[in-house]
Amino acid sequence: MDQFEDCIIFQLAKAYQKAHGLFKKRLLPYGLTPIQHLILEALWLEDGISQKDIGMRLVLDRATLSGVLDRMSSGGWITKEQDPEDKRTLRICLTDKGKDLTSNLAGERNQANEELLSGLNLEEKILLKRLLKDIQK
Amino acid sequence: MDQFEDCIIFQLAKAYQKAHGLFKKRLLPYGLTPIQHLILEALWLEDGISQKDIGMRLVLDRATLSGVLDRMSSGGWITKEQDPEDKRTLRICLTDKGKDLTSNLAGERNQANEELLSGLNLEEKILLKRLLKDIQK
DNA sequence: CTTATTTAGTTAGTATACGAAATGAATCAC
DNA sequence: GTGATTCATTTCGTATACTAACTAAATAAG
Repeated sequence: MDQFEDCIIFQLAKAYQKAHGLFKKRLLPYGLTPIQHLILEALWLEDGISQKDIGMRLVLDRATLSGVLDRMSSGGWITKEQDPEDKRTLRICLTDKGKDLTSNLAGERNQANEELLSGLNLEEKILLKRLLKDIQK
Repeated sequence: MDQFEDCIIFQLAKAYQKAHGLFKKRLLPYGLTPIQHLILEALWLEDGISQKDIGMRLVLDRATLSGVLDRMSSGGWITKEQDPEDKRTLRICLTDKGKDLTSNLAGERNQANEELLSGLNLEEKILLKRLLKDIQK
């Protein structure tokens, strides 16, 4: 029946498609995309890190990140400040708007994960996480 | 250390990112993208199916598919033919160029999958496939 | 010191992805 | 049979994603 049943690449793509959609829908009321949320979370943990650091932590291409941060800056979530020590580097800082949502948004990602994994038991969740990480090596 | 260690959505995104990259690199010599390859494969199995059918089989948005098929048509892989029975429907047909690569490309997807899963044993591969499909339900 | 290289970030180009609105064709309701 | 609805596809707008080429700043080599 399904020609791509055994294609992990395809199944991975479609599982991601669903996960991304769930997360996206949940963030819609906040005016944030999934990636923008992840960037905010990284900044909540460590404000003022460089664009390159964000890219390394979230495994994002610098060209991709450049555009995303532009939109986040326009949206008033962050500011870009030149590092006085190294003028090539931009330090990304949260605005008040970016800081304020911490409490509201902190659980949204977890809830999206739980929604995605609602059909799996604890053992399966742990297993899936391990297998996904193994693949990335 | 890693803030998103336990976020399956993130791990899924990054596993997909890697899988897509591997597949993409492997297809580069043919001038095809991963999605274009999947569409060709669907047509090898059943030539002349409608755009809507392709969308359902590959779980692709109609707006996305419209653009992809345009590029594949420009690239000479397929033609779009109006269904005489229902003028709303486009039947997507392989060109000779699209048919010719069947033997060459048939194994590329499997090899990309094997490359992606090289660190997993057979049991783990089967498990991962099942978990990814469970998530999509 | 000056040239060469590396590094951080931007820009341009292309390819998914998807929501929403639009178009044209088919079909349903009555 | 005509008006309303549904259906297949396109178009527009926006947001990742990545390659390659570019700029400007820092650093290494001589």
